[in-house]
Amino acid sequence: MTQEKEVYYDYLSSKNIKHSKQRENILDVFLNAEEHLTIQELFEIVKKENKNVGVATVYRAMKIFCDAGLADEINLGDGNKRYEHKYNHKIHSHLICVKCGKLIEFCDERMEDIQSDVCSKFNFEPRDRRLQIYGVCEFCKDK
Amino acid sequence: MTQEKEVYYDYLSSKNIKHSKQRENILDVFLNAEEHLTIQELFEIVKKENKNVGVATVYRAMKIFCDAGLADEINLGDGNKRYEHKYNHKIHSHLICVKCGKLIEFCDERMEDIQSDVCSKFNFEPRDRRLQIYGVCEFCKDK
DNA sequence: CTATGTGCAAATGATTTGCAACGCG
DNA sequence: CGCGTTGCAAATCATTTGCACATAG
Repeated sequence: MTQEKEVYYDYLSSKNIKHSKQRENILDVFLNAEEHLTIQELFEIVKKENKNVGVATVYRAMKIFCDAGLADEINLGDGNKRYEHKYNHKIHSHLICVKCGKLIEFCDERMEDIQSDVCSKFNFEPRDRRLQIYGVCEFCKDK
Repeated sequence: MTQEKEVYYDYLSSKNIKHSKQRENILDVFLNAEEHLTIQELFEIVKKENKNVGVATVYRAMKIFCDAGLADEINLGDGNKRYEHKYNHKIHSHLICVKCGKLIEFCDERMEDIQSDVCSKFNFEPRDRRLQIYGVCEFCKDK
């Protein structure tokens, strides 16, 4: 069993939440997705395997996965919430192309220094962080 | 006349957009606001001075101000879009308290280095940047 | 058996749009 | 006068919620 599933089952028992086929389907689709999908996109994929699933269930499930620490909401500025994997992933940052919407992830260890400096300055206890750089990617630049 | 207004009038003429009393009211409220207001908040304030204004006009106006480079949308994660001043402001970052919603702005020059390094690595042309650090502020920590 | 989960449809809330009237230039 | 702008209400879109039924433990 994957570590993510372990985290999920632990979370379920710690919160007295029952298992369900639908939520399990949704989790599998989410965990196997390479990209950052919207609720609608997750819903379309899940529906292919299990025709009787409502969007509401996808909303409810993603909320649980976020609480469990497996997923994280991100907002790329196109007006749609998307979800990314959180468990066991380093905090990373995003380059977002404003022309084609392409997303590049990166990680720079200097961010940690900046965060700890500014947080101690303001006596702030950090929990999470997001960095997005908007611009034009190499392919769109040439056009 | 403030620099912001100059930018605004220049933008209007460059795009063949007419002046209007309502939009001018909205711009004044936006420019005088210390905090990052939502559309609804801007709307409430404008309505006090000019009873006959519709929300739609506020939406349309803020879109123009963003295009003109005077305003910027920000999303603090509470589900509400807010607007901040953009013209002549250094790119800054936000500490956001997840308990009380308080917003602290800061600016760290090391961000520029990180941005230029990662952008040259991916051949990416940066235009704008956002950094949000979520956590608990000094006042909420003690509770 | 009992509490929780589900699908559906209706409710909500934010934002957009169509339209006839209005007003800037 | 002519075209962009406005307020209003209706339309749209994402998300949430109430409820009767299904199901896990």
